[in-house]
Amino acid sequence: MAQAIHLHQVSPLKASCHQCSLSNLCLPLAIEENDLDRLEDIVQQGKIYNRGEHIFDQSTPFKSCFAVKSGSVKTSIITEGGDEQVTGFFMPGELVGLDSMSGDHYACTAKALERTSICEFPVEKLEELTGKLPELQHHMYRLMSQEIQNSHQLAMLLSKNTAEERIAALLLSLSSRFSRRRMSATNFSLPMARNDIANFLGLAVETVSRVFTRFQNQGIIRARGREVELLDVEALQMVTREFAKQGG
Amino acid sequence: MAQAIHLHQVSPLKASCHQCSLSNLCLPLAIEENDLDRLEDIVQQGKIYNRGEHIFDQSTPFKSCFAVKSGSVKTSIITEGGDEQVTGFFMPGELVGLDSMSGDHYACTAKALERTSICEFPVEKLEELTGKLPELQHHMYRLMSQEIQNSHQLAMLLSKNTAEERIAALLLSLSSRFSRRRMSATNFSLPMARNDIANFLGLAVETVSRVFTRFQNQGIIRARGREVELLDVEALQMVTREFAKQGG
DNA sequence: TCTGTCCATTGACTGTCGTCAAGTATAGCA
DNA sequence: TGCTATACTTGACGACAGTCAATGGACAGA
Repeated sequence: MAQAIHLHQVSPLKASCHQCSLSNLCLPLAIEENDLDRLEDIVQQGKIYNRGEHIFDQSTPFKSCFAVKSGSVKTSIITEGGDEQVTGFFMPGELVGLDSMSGDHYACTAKALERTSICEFPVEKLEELTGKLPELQHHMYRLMSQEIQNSHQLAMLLSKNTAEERIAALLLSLSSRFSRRRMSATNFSLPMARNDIANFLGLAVETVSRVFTRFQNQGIIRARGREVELLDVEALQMVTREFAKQGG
Repeated sequence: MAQAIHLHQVSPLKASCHQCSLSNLCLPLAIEENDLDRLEDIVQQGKIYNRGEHIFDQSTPFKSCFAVKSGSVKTSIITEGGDEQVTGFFMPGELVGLDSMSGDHYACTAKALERTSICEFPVEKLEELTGKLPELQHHMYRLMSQEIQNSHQLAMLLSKNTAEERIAALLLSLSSRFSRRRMSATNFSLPMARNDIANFLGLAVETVSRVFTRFQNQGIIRARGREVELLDVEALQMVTREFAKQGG
């Protein structure tokens, strides 16, 4: 479902954040026209990555943060033992790499899940700019803080919720992120494999599969491969809160 | 084990970050003498909270971030269902509230686990200051990024590791945080109850208890109540990597 | 010293989910 | 079109940790 992208050349492309349909999601939020120009000066816009290509690699020198323009990205950490832990999925309008700003090297690996267009923000210049633009600085703080919250949410999901609850929560999260982009909230195609879902949610692939079919049998969703249709969103929301209702 | 604190009055107390033994852990890191003064201007220093007192409450208006000076703090989220999810423990030199910078309200509740001294940083002033001091801004980014990484680490622990591995990891984390403050790395007293540990690690209290005694029987630790002695740090490290060794 | 409360420990049993194993779709490619 | 590799699904079984329940200690107040 990766939308075809305008150009295959990078350098002269200054398509600008002004025109970008995501400018309200991504960095530029709450920035003056003038300031937007200055942001554009430092951004490398719309580089294309094919499915499976790495945007950056864990333990390589940290240089930039990246905004997803179209397509989708998976971030993961490789442990000493060699296994992967998926730490997040990033959709258009979302910023990748904020977890790497505390060191000299990237804290994770980012990989395109499909044909993906990416804008690059060199941190050195970005920090310089946020020092001059309080609005932008504030926005950066918000984004990073949001990332912390998301991660706490995830930790909570992992520590307290059943397989069904985790998967329901992920489906709803994806749904709302699709609808923010004015795409269907009930009819979409998962950018990631079952394996990635399982890894992200701390489950075995088999469990993910089983839950999908269980949901399907209950008439809550319809899933064929990566194509998903949410038939009963309320039921899904019920699932995520099931345990809460009992406890309260 | 909260160290007794200097004064019980707050306002005229300008003991200063210069004198603070934690200045290398907390915000001031990498700041010029001059700039430190400016930071001090905005900080409310060393307010005391007793055991169980709230530093801030979830859903109340967000105003400040807080640095722990002595003692310790627990942050937690209360879900709609009414149950608690512990999101972190904060020791001296660590900054609390970074996850709340993305909204108008605190994203969690922070509670003193013992008699605790806290420095308050009003965000409005803090943001103003970081706009002027690139070093400080950079440091803020680092802290927030580190918080994201920590949270990812936690998510990983919760999703992939056994009860023993989780608890070993927590003990080692506490150990290293104690030793950073030049306290014993092998002999300390847990600031939090078993319940909090269980909640934080996504386990039942009973499981935590069982693992503690198992470790004790194996001669890895010695624990009586909250007093803990790490007898065999290497063994603990082995435990945390056990699964990695098998996988790789 | 006694009593009540809170916290920690221990035991028995159950359930969810992981593992192992096999089988079936789907995608990429010659 | 067929081939192969990868992704996904389904089933059987076992283990780890949760739940329920009871006991044991620590501490505060009378």
